[in-house]
Amino acid sequence: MPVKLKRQTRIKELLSTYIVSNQEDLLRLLKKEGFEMTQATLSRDFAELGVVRVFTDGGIRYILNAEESGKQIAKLIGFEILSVQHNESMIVMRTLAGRAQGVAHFIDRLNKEEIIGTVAGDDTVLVIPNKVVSMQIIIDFIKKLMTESPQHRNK
Amino acid sequence: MPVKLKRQTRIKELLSTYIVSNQEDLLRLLKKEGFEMTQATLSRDFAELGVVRVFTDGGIRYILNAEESGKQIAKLIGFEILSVQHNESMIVMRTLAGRAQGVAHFIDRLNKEEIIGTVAGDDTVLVIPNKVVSMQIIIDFIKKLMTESPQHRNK
DNA sequence: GTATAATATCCATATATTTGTATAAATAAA
DNA sequence: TTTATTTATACAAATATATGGATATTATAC
Repeated sequence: MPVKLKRQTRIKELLSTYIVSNQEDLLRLLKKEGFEMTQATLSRDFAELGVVRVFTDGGIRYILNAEESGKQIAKLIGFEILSVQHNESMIVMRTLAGRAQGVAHFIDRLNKEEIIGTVAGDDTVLVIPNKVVSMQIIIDFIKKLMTESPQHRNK
Repeated sequence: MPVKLKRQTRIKELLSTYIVSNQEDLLRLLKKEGFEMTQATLSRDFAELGVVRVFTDGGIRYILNAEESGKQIAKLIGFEILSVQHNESMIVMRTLAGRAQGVAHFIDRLNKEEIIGTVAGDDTVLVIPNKVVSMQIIIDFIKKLMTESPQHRNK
């Protein structure tokens, strides 16, 4: 159990439970819980987790940004995709057993205009492009999902 | 793009496309594609990916084992869970925005006897235990998902 | 069983990641 | 603005991971 993962898991929990408006406060909390770390590390954790500063009526608040952390999920989802093939009219992805629904749901949520729908079985997902020329765009995107590296600072 | 990830991605693809009955054959294929590696590395990759040897009517074949790689997915799913809370009768998980359905689906597929059902919104999943005493078992399990480390050799 | 082939692992090394310190850069307050 | 506060980053050290060579272990064939 890498300490980094435990720490980041706890950070996500704390952010979803408490109102955090600066790194020092959260740092104090984490230290009190036994995490040995500095502000520099917390800053890096925020970047990796996709934590953003938002201005609410109650002042500044740090929250997990869906779009940012979505990038991370994308990489995780890619792990579940085994192959992509296609014919003249549609794309077929093979996934780990039982994961087609989960992968398809993720794809659906992207609301990509090139994709008009998906159908998922147990380990197979059909992806229907809006037009033939969109096919390559979609395939490139999926291949990227498959090979993108996890936990990677976006500078 | 860590070479390891690219390589393992390609291994998954190849295994789902071709019949592979020994490591040397696959090794040759991978080397031909430009991966610089040895059998030792391939052996370790198989272990990490959850690749297993099965006896088919056509002889031995290496395939991705759903149960084994399921352990990996579990760790990936854990990333999407932000917190777990409960009252007297049910458990509530918060997830990253838009990921509740995906997480719930994963939980459903586990067919745990302690869980009689889940209901998911956008970022919230209700988990209904079969009895009150199951609650702690379920919570412990979910917490484990949340902190379990990714990519970790199971010796 | 024994021989052969295939795979896993020990050890050493190369490579990459994580982190703290110090400080620069950015943001908010005055 | 100018100052104070907060956050991000360059650099270096520590830590962890990945990998090849050699070989032990395991599985298959005989």
